[in-house]
Parts: sequence; C-alpha cells; structure tokens
Amino acid sequence: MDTRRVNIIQAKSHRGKRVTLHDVAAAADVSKSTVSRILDERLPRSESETARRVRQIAADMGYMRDVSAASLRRGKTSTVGVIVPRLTDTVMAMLYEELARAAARMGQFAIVATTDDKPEAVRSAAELLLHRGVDGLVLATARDDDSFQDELEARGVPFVLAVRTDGRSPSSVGDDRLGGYLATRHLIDLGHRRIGLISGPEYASNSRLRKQGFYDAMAEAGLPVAPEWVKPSTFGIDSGAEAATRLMALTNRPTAVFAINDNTAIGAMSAILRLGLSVPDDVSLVGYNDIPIVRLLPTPLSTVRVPFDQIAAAALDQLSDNANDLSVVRMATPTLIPRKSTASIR
Amino acid sequence: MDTRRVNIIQAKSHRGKRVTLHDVAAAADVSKSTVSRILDERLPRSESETARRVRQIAADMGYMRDVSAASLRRGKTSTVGVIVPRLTDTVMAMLYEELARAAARMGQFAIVATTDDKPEAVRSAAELLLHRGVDGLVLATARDDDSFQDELEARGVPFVLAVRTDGRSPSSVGDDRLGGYLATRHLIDLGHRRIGLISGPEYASNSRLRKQGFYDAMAEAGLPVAPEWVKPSTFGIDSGAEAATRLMALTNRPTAVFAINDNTAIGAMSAILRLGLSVPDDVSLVGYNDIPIVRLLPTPLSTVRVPFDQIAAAALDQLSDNANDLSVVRMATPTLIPRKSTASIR
DNA sequence: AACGTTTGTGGGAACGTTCCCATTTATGCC
DNA sequence: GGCATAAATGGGAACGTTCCCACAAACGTT
Repeated sequence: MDTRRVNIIQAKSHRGKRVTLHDVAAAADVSKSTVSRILDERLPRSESETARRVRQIAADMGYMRDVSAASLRRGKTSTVGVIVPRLTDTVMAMLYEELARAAARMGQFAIVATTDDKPEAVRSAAELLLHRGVDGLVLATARDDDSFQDELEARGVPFVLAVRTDGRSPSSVGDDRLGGYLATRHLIDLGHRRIGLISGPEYASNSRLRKQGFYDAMAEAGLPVAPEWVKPSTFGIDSGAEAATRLMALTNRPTAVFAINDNTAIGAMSAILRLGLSVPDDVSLVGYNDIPIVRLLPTPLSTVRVPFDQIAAAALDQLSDNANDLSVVRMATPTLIPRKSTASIR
Repeated sequence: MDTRRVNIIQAKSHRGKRVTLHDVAAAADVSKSTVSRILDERLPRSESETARRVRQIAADMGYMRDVSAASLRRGKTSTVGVIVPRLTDTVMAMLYEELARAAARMGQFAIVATTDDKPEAVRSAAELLLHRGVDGLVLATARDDDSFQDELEARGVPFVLAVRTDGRSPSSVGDDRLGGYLATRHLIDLGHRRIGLISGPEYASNSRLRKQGFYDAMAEAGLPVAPEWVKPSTFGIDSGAEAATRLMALTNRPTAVFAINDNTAIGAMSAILRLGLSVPDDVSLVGYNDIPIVRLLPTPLSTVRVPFDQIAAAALDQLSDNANDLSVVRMATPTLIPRKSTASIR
C-alpha cells in the first residue's frame, strides 16, 4: 500500500487544525525539543527506540514542519531565487527545471522570477525574490555592461551567475569556447571550407566565447574567415532568419553555418528553405543548446548539447558554501550532437 | 569548523543585521503595533502625520517585512503553488508566466513544481508545494481519470484547475469548443471540404472540446467527417508528424488539417513538407495556442490564440475569493489568428 | 456639561520552530 | 562499584510578526 496516500487520507481526518510539534510531542510523551531534534534532517539520523517511535507517530499524525516557523527561527528559508529573462525561452525553462531538481536534492526549493527580456527589470525581479527571503540568487541574465552584480556584492547578497559569466563573479557555465570549437570543427571535418557564423550579442559571455571557439577552429584548420561570413543576431528566431538571408545572398556564400543558438538556427533554417535552398544539401547548419524541438524538426538539427544538470548542480553548490573552490567560474563540458542538418560537402 | 556557518556569519556581518519592526518603531518613537498597522498593506492607507513619518523612516532604514514571520503569524503565506507537466512545454511556460504576473498584482507569489509529464507525480509535486505552505494550488495537469482532485477536496486544500477542467472542480479555462469551432470554421470559410483532425488525448478536456468544436463546425456546414480523417495524437511534435503522415497517405486525403495544438501542428507541418507537399498550397494547417515560435516558422502558422492572461487572473481570483463563485468553471474567449499556413482551396 | 462614538495608540500574548543550557541517563574505564 | 565522560532529554527563551485588548484622546450629540 502506498504510504503517501495513507498520509493524505489521514491528513483529511485532521483537517482544519494543523499538527504541530507540540501535538506530536504530547502523543509520543516526550518534549517538543526532542521531537524537533529527531525530525531535524540536518542532524545525523538517530536509530534509537524513541527516534523510531517519534518518527512513526509524526508520520501517522501527518505532521508537516511549518516552513515559515522554521525559517523564522533558523534565519534562512532554504529557498534560492532564480532570475531568467523568460520562461518561454526553452533554454531558460530547461535551466530552471534542472535548478529546481538540483535544489530539491539539496533540500532547497527554487523559486523563479522573470525580467521579460528587459535588462533593467533584473533589479525588481531580485527585489521580489529577496523580499520572499531567498538565501541566494542564481542569475541567468548577466551582462557585461551591468553593475548589478556589484550592487549585490555590496549588499552582501549571495549570488551566482549561470550560463553566462562576467568573469569576476562566481559563475557556473558551459564551456562555450569549446562548444563553439566543436560545432565548427564538425563542419570542417565534413569538408566545409567556407563556414558562416551567426553570432550573438557581444554583452553575453556565452555568445562571445562560442564565437571565439569558431575562430579558433577555423584558425587551427588554416581556414580564412571572411568578415562578411559573420553576421550578428539578437538570439531570436527572426534575427537568425535575417542573418541567414544575408549570408545566403553573398556571391560566394558559405556552404555551412554555425548558429550561436538553436533559436537562430531555427530561424536560419526557415530562411534558407524559403530561399529554395536545402539543408543540408546546399548548406549545413549547426545550432547550440539542443532544445527539445530541434531533434523533431523536418530536418533534425545538429547541435551542441549543454549539460544543464551539471551547470545547475554546480551553481547551487557554489551558492551554498564550498569555499574550497578557488576557481570562481566553473565549467561544464558540452557535447556535439550530429543530426541531419549537417552533411559532407558535395 | 563548519564552513556553512562561517559563510553565514560573513554574510551577516557584511549585510549588517536585519532591520525589524522594532527598530523602526524605536526610530519613530512609536510602538511596534503602530508601525505594523501603518505598514499593513491590507488596511486602508492612513495619511496621518505619524503614518507618513513612519513610512518615511521605514523606507530610509531599508525595512523589509520578514515574510516568514508574517506568514507564521498570519497563518498564510500569500503564495500559490502551480503544478504543470513541464516548463519546457512553451504553453505551460506561458501559463505560468501569466500566473506569476497575476499573482504579483494581487500581492501574492507563484511558485511552481513540475511532474515531468508523469501523471502520478502530481501527488509528490503537490506535497512539495504544500510543504512550502502554499495557500492554494493551481493545477494544469487535470485528467479525467484522476482521483487527485477528490483527495485535495477531502483534505480541504484550496485548488483550481487551469487550462483543463474535470467539469466538477473549480476551473479556469479557455473556451476550447469555441476555439475548435473557430479553427475549423476558418478552414471551411476558405473553401475546404475535406478537413482532417489531429486530435489529442481523451483524458484532457481541452483536447476533447476542441474536437467537439471541430465536429460542430463541420456539422453546421453540412460537411461529412470521414472517420479516417481523424487521427489521435499525444500532444507531442512527433506524434503530430505521425498523424499527419497517415492523413496524407489517405487516397482521398484532406485538403486541410486542424491540429489540436501548436506542437502537433509543427510536427504535422514537418511531415507534410517531408512528403514533398506544400503548406498551404497542398494542405492548409491550423494549430492551437499561438506559442511564440509558430509565427516565426518558415510558413507562419495560423492558430488559435488563448488569453492566458485572463485564464490566469480568473484562476487566482477563484482561488482567493470563493465567495462569488457561482460558476464553477470560468471560460475565456480564444481568437483565431490567420497566418500563411491556411489558404483558399485551389 | 455630561455622554456615547469613533479613532488612534501601546502592551503583550500568540504563531511553530530552533537552539542554548541545565539536567538526567547511559556508557566506559579503572 | 565508583567516577568521569558522553549522550539524550526537557525547559524555556528567542525569531519578527500580527492582532486582541485595554485605554486614551478627540469628536459629536443631546
């Protein structure tokens, strides 16, 4: 029989009044201090006779610790705040899901606030979360031109950057340079020589580093990069489409394109198809992030998978304590996922 | 020595100690009761001299109410829990974003838990949220074959269903029958006679009702619906692709298809293109939800827009004041958004 | 001028935990 | 068995609010 269900049913009979530590203590005929200690998950789990009995009684009565009371007394809420630009951006949803999962493993809870893609809204989002008493903040919104991290630092708010870094604050990121290198190297290995890049905003470290990886791979292979092969984007689908359109309009157009993320790749693929060209027959295309949709596209997209689970775990780890970690920015290793959107040059 | 403790101490000394009601009271030379009353946002805002002064002092000192303490005393947390299958499902992300926004307007905060698409995980998700002391639950995971709502009811946990309804629990949904009707009617108005349906799971009310709207529109126009024109799906992109493939394989295949949601429509479009057919030249296609990506597809998708903002607001409204809920299930009106994926029959 | 009625105030007891400290009880050692 | 030490226990004071209550001051009303 499912014990959880038992608890729910039993809870119903106690409906109305909350079961407190005091009630459990009375039922077990011990003091509330003892019950508190026995049920404290931070202490080593006692297997004494009383401990076992108290746990049993607490479960039977459907006792649930009141987190408000515990937070008040402990002086911390076991809650971390996450700030992302949007949750409708699948990358951010993936990151948050992993952060929530990692937090749960650590007995924490992750709450989230969005900035609606407005950089200045990061302050109000942080305020909202801090008002809720979070113990720390995970920011996926870091920009280089932003003084917000300094403000947090000055205020003594524990925080960590995720996915992007400013190079000085504690951060947990993927190895974007390597990812950019892998993507480009994949295209080079397929025989491509003229490779275009749809780059991203310069204020974002991940975008900059993926671009760097691109240049590194090209240089390593002794391949030139014509300036017109590199088109900027804003991370969005439509801007990816526009960049691709311009790339395809070049007289000696690239036979392959590395897009800075899956969204721009999706846009690029749309644009390329609309021009009557084929992926991968005319143009090979690589994206970045491996969001769920890209493997299900008409032509499944080759992309770089980012270990968001590791990034999330490392971020929370860095937030909780681990002063023993001297390296401020932790890196997780991405993997190339080859699919149908890339092929050998004909 | 415990490193965590060290960090806390450092953080505290860095931040200085927290400003409490008592501190503000001392600075303003009034009692903490008075300060509490003046800063209580639920009471009518007093404009007396003292009130103004106290507010000023509180702001100057950087006073922030401790939500844990307030929650403990008030017996409620001003927090609502949201349960969705996945946040990487853009529809769910949209819903949650709107719920968070609506909650903020009401001085509440929305926290979220996911079930990872596992129906049975709704219980652990609820447990997680209830453990955090939420005042109520918004469920976007309702299934007809589920007794979970009864358990919540029996336990006395306030809850409301969103996006889907079971017909008996309080719910806030879009008018899916109407949406299905609008989508189908749009195709009929374009001259289509043979219209296919990629339907969804029967356990979900939204899917069932959209299908109903489809049949209603067809019946109204006096058009027959051949049984083989209706293919089931599981809401997923790949299952949409499969359904479309089977529809296109029919000897007298439909000239238009209504897909139960945008994901299946995306899959359907992929499949159709892969078969060498064109959207909308060979087949017109309508989706449902208007997730951001569909307007940016190579062929922008005609779809039905759901007012998630209204659904969210109504859901929270229903959760907070149970007084005037004569209508158990509230409905918001969807809108058809015609784009390039639908065209007049040739 | 005496009397209810409103309005504003402060004191202090909750809310359910945790955790310090003083006990009591069990354990180990000679 | 005696004694030191370790382990388990209970009492009770916090944590920062809210809110009931009592009281005081201002305001009309007769």
